[in-house]
Amino acid sequence: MGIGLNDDERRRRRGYDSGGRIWRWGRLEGEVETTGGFWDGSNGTCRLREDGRFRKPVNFQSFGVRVWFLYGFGPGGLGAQGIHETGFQLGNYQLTSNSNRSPLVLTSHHPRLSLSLSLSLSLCHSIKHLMRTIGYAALISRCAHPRLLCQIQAQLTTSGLLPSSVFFHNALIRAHSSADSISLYAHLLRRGLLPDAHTFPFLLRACSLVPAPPQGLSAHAHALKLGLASDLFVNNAFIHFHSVAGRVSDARRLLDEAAVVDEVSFNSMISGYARLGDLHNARKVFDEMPARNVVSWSAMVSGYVQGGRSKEALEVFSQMQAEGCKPDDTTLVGVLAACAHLGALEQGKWVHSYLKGNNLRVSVFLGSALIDMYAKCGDAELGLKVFNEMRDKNLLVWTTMIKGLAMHGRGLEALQLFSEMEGSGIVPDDIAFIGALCACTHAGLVDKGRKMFDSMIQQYGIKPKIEHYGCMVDLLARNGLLDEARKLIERMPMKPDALIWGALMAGCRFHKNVELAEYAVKHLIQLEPECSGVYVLLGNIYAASGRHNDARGIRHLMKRMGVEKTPGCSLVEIKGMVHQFIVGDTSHPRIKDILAKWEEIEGRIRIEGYVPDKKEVLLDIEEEEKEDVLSRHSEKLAIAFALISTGDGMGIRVVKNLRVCRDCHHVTKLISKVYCREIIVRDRTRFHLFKNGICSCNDYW
DNA sequence: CTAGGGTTAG
Repeated sequence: MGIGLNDDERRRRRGYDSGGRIWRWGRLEGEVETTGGFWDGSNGTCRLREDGRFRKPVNFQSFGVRVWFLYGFGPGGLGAQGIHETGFQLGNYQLTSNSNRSPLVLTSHHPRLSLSLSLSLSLCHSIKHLMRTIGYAALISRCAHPRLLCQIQAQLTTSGLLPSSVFFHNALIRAHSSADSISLYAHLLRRGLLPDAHTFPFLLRACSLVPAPPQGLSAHAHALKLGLASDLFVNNAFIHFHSVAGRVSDARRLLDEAAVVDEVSFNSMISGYARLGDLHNARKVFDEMPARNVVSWSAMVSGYVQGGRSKEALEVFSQMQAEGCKPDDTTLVGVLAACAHLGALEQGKWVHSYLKGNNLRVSVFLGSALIDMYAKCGDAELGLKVFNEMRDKNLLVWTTMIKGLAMHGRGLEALQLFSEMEGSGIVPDDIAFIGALCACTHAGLVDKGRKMFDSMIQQYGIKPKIEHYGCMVDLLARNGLLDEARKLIERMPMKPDALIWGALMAGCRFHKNVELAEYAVKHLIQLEPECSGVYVLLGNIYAASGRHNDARGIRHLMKRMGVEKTPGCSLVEIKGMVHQFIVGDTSHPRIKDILAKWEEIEGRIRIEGYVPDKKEVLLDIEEEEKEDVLSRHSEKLAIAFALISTGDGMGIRVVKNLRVCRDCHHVTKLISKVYCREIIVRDRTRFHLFKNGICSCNDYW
């Protein structure tokens, strides 16, 4: 069995000198210790795989243990990390030829409950015995059962093992990962024990999670005093601790002063900068690294996604593949999020097939990313398929699916899912309720929405946030209950924000209530004087109700305030390439063909009764010019381009940054009929599925 | 017993 390398080889792989300091190779690369393996339960043999794959769950049926990976464990033995059926994780489970009947095995054939019971009993009865046989602290530190953890802790205390040992403190600090970890650390100091290089990484993770910055900082002082701050792991922990909390300059200083660094040190910095939206520096760190690993690439990909620069995220991803770095599940989560933002269905599908082909398990993270991608790319059905195939669903997966259906106007199904979720024992949180309320809005279910709002407060004790009020205002206003919406705004406990007034105004626009719209807009302009959408909307309302002078007034106000209208921008994916169109943009290489196509389209839809609807063009310009501006709206360009670049009958999907204007909406409906195409347009807030002259939004958006 | 990257809503 190829366990381990000789010392020379190991040293060669471990580190090399880079600019005066040591660069340590990560454990994940090139070391046989982490080579994946599998256990053949039938004859009790264990084989190592040489392809370096690990963390591939393998059924370890005869013992009820799933092995995550096996690795060389010194001469003659093998270590394993696995997970028991109970969800109890095993670490450093020593497997040698005669020890595959360790105490855990005896509990393997029991049903779940008794399993964890007997497990805890055997722990309590023979702690010292277990200590010798199965890396006891590893067991504690991975213990996923809080109750069991408490039992262990009590047992450790009474047996006198805890008070005198840093070792057990460390394991417990890691296992708790909460405020308890910080008290355990205090306990350790009170006892006069000296924390070691393992203590600080565990402790700091807790300090980041709680969060407890002062405790973290004083730990740093202590680590310095003990001379531990130069330890690679300890220093990395502090770099990470600072990065997470947004203190990148402190992190940077630690990185610059460190004697030994590895990828981890840099990776924390990348995500630290990215978290602050400083992608320039994130990239700089990334480029500075002597070597990058999967984590570095993933951090860069998701950094770009979080910064709203999804196109660059996909570029980084292809660069990653070009350099031969294999993406893992976390990378793909980021890539999927990028696809979702861009509406890049083809690339999203590619990721899906990639993870199928590489046997990556659809985790809750991957699952929700996939569902979200499919929903946002306009294919709710494929999202549902992923959803139905997932075995373990958490709140996030459910919420993503519910929200996805709501986005598509499939409110009833979304609500059905919501009650199924409640039935399966998952407790909805505030965000889940936003999804449910959205579903009510899109399905026009006013009563149901009121009931959900109440049950959120009464049954679940969730205090409604401003977003929930936003949903309710939207729901009421959309359905013409404008007065009730206004009253709700007046009695809500917080100051209404722009979204609230915006929802009211959208309702006013649809139900043609100019007075209330003006009332809403006054508040809106106060809140967001620089936001162009507000002026445009009010101008549209004026224009639509024939008050052209007022509309012009708005235009002048915008000029005076120096507000620029956000240009409309549409994306369309053709053969895996995302094409971008900006309103009036003539830079596309095929712009001539596109405009010619538009002429043809216009001719054909005019036969169907199309008359340009210029009401929403509020600029005070000549009538013909208005038509011209209208015909160059970005979604019209994008659809015309899609019509000439795809075969007959193929679906078209467009992603737009603003709301669809009334004229474009009408035009798209007609195109879907005349050209027999299904056209999906995702605008700022929802989906429009145009099919045979009808839109799924029922003309309210 | 050590570490670093991740999903929804707004």
